[in-house]
Parts: sequence; C-alpha cells; structure tokens
Amino acid sequence: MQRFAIEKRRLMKPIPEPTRKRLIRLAQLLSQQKFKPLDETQNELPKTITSLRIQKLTGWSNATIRKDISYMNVKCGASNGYKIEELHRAITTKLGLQIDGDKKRCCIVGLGKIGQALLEYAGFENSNFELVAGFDSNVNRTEILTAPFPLYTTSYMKSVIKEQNIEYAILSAPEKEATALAIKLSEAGIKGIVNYTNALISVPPGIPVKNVSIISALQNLL
Amino acid sequence: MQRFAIEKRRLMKPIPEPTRKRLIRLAQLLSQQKFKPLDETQNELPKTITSLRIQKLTGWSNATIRKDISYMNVKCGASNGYKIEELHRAITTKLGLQIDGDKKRCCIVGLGKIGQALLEYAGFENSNFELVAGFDSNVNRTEILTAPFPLYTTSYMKSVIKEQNIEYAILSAPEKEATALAIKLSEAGIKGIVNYTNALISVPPGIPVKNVSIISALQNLL
DNA sequence: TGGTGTGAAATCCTTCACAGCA
DNA sequence: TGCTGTGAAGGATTTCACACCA
Repeated sequence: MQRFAIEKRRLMKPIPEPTRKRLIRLAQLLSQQKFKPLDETQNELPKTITSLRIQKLTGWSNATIRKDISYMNVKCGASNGYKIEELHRAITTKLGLQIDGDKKRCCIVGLGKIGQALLEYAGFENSNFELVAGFDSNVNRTEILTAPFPLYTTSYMKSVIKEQNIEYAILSAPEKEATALAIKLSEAGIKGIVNYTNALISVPPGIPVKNVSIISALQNLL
Repeated sequence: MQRFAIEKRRLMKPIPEPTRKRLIRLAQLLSQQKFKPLDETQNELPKTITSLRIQKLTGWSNATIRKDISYMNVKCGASNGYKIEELHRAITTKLGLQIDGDKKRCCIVGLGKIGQALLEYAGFENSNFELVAGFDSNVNRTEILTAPFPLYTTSYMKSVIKEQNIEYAILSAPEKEATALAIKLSEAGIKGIVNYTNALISVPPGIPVKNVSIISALQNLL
C-alpha cells in the first residue's frame, strides 16, 4: 500500500534536464561500447560496465552517473556494474530513442553548403529520426539538387509540414532569413528546431531551439 | 576599506556556466539588434534595450537576465534599459569575444561532406575565431580540395598544431576515427574540441568538448 | 571486496521582492 | 513611473556517505 504509493511517486518524478542529456549521451556511449574491446590486449567485448568506468570515459562523477541511472529504475545487479545491453535498452525505451519503431520526421530548411552536406548525412540511419523533406527559397536549388526525399520552395513549407506530419526542423539558411523562417516553422506547428545558423532566433515560447552553429559552439569552449 | 573588500570579492566571483552561455547568446542578440528596427512601423534603430524585451526575445526570465548582466559590472543607467552598444562591448570584452584583436586559431579535422562545407563557411568573418588549417587521413582530399589555408594529412597533425599554435579543433571525421583523432588532438595540446560526429569521444579531463552532431541536437529536443 | 542505490547534506542557480535611481 | 541592481529565499542538481547486495 504505502510501499506502492512511494514506488509510484518515484516513477512519476520527472527526469531532470541535465540527467536527460547525460542519459542520451550515455546511450550513445553504450552502443559504441558494444563494439569496442576494453583494451587492446583483450579481445572479449565487455558485457558490463561500472559507474567508475563511465566516469573515466565521460568525466561525469560516478555518483551523478548512478543517480542518473536510478531514474531508469533498472536493477542491474550489484558488484559487477551494469549490464550494457540491458541498460542501453532501458535508456532508449524510456527516453524514446529506439532505432526501430516510428521515426520522428524531420526536414531541412535552407539548402546551402551545410544543408546540402546534411542531405546525404548517413548518421540518420542509426537514429530515431528520418529526413523526409527539404526546403529552400531558391527554386534553382530545389530543382537541381537531388535527395532521397522531395525538395520544395519555402512557399510550400507550411502546408507540407502540416500534411506530412513533420515534427522537427533543421535550420541551415542564411542568417538574415533565419528568424523569419523560424517563425514560419513555428506557425506550421513544428515541435523543435535545430539551429545551424549563428543567428539568435526568436520563436514563441514552448518551441525548443538547439543552437549548434560552429561559432557558438566554439565560443562556448572558451 | 570594507566596501573595497566586498567590491573586490564580487569582481572575483567567477561567472556561472549557465550565465556565461546566456551572455554569449545575448552578445549575438545585441549585435543583431543593432541592425533591426524595433518593429516595421519604426525605422529608428533602438539605442537601448530593457531586460523585459530581452525576455521576450529569448524566453529567459528578466530577473535572470538582470542578474547575468550584473556580472559584467556595467552600470547602464536605470529606467531606460541598457545601452546596446555599451552592453555589447562589455560582454564581448569580458568574455573574450572581440572580433578585432587576436583571433583564436582553429583547424578542421576530417574533410568529408560536412568538413568541406565548413571550409568556406562565411560565419568566421564576424567572429573571434579563424580557420588556419585542415586535416584528413586521405591524401587525395588534402590535395584536390582547395581552401584559403593549407590542408595536411593527419600524420602532420601534431606538429602542425604545435608549430602553428592552433588552439581549437572542429572534428568532422567518420565516427570510427573520431576518438582516435580526438586523443591525437589532445596530445597535440588542443584546448577544446567541437565534435560534429555522433560518436561520444573520450578525451583527458580538462579538455572541453562540445557535441553538436545533428542527431544529438535532435535527441535533445525530444 | 567491489560495486550499486539512495536519503540527506551541500552546492549551485533562479526567482522574488524591494530599495534606489533617472 | 519604469526599470535596474541585488540580498535573500526558494528550487534544482550534485555530491556525500553509508546500508546493502553478489
């Protein structure tokens, strides 16, 4: 009774943002770990991993790591560390990162140099996202460029996003157009934007934006 | 006496990480603001900006914004908001983001699709960084590609980085090579890495890494 | 013994609330 | 009056410390 209530409360407790971010990267690390022997002398793939080893690989403190993992409520057996497979699966399912199952539909907005490079980016294969459309204000580009999915001029953006249930956008347009396009995207009902431009874009509250321009990334290193 | 000690303590107090990140983006916003009229009906460029307007543009609470700015110890006159020019200059100098003066020297490691797109990225012009070298393990690429700076094979990486005082690296190599290259970079004395690959790279503690792969950016939006 | 799981303490960050200034 | 600047309160996250388990 009492026990159940406590258990439930713990399950309900939302995962803190910093913890979520670390878990996402941890999942990435675990999937790499499956293919990498512990050291050169040893060819066996490790089946388990300890919080201390994760600390060594990531720099996060082992206490933080254990607490993070505790949110997944998996009991991965003490003293031998966590079972890699099991932990990986627990994180990906809890956080909705499964590679199989429904992929989140994304579009690229802006097909300049960087946008073009992303058109063929192979990394999507092993992810829970897929590219389904590209947009550019320049008709030449949308006609000349080829991609495994259709390209449209930006005037079609709103309708295509709505009709095709596109949820996320990657913004790689020129800085001057960035905010205007971001607003258009938000009006189309997009759920989040990855901003490759160096512009600070203003969108209605509630739509998350991740800024990943080189320059801001470099500045954050300083 | 007493006053001075307190003042000094406040000056010494280090800027919190979240505050630094916001200030960096705020600087970006301010430089945009210089070129953008407040609204369409008005052609005058605004000379000042209030914390409330910044809140509207960024989504950060005005209290947070004021506290952030307080770390810059500029007194920008009450009641009319902050003087844009002055605030912008204060942030860029305090945080070492000045466009003039010595630029931080950067290199690109990995000249695939994305690396190539970055070779000609114009955004560096208005930043405190400059690209001075590119590396790839493939000799064909380093020979065929053209860039405004020299391209080398990765075997020269260590020596070139040391001799040319390169401080930051942009890693855009294939995932499998990512960690090995990152370690090489750290051995060469690099001060920070912007990681465009989806791999989680492990570097010695003390070398900051910013992960900006599309996939991890998208995952963080979920 | 070597590791996890977790309340409690400590630290860090944000928000509140209001004095003070133009 | 409208807005800044800032101690103090409140909230969130990290770290500590130790019971517990294989």
